[in-house]
Amino acid sequence: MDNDARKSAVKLNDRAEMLLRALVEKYIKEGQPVGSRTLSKSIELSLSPATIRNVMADLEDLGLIHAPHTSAGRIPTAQGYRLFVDRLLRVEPMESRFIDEIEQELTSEVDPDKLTATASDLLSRFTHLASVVVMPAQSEATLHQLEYLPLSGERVLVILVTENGRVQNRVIHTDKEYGAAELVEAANYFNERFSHLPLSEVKREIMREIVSDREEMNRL
DNA sequence: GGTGCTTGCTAGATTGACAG
DNA sequence: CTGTCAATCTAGCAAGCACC
Repeated sequence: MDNDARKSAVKLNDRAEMLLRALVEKYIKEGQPVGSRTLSKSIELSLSPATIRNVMADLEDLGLIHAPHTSAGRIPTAQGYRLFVDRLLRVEPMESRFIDEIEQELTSEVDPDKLTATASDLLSRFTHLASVVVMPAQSEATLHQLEYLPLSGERVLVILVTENGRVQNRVIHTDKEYGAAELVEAANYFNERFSHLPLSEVKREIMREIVSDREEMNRL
């Protein structure tokens, strides 16, 4: 069982679950630590603040909430949010017309940048909230091709293309001026060695080669 | 005189501890 | 489980001070 699953399997009685749900919902709504007195006024069960504090202490022991400072209320931890989403959140099924619309708009877009913008727009439209959509981290992407283009002076434009279609440009400063032929040769070597490898692995391989070359030079 | 910063005071909210 | 109490913290406000 992984860590999240273990945390999500925490045993809570009905009252503790109800208090945790009320606290998370209150915190999401107001963005401020929630105290026992506030909770006692807002939830349907007539519990005194002292009783709520005892339950909150238990929830804190379980790592589901914590107090940012001594006299503040409590706020949910990442584990508290996880449990809230897995077990306490009531989600209405999405209407089929919305599902159709999402499928239609997302499957018709192939440009990664436009796809991101479309996904963000759809999410914002359906939830009536601000939304942020991000692409997977580049270290998880796979290298398709690398190109070097000589610029004026000792500068080179590096164009990196990943297999998911993302293109990144960087200008690097070199210690001397390189000709176009040298750069093509370098790019060919790089693509031959590292094409179709994850960027994180490319980085690891390069670092390993640098260390290996340094040791070889020292030995010589 | 106007503005911005610091300091001190007060009210309100929260906590843990304890007695019933 | 509840009510109470002392301690603690934050926010808001006013006063004092320095600077322009």
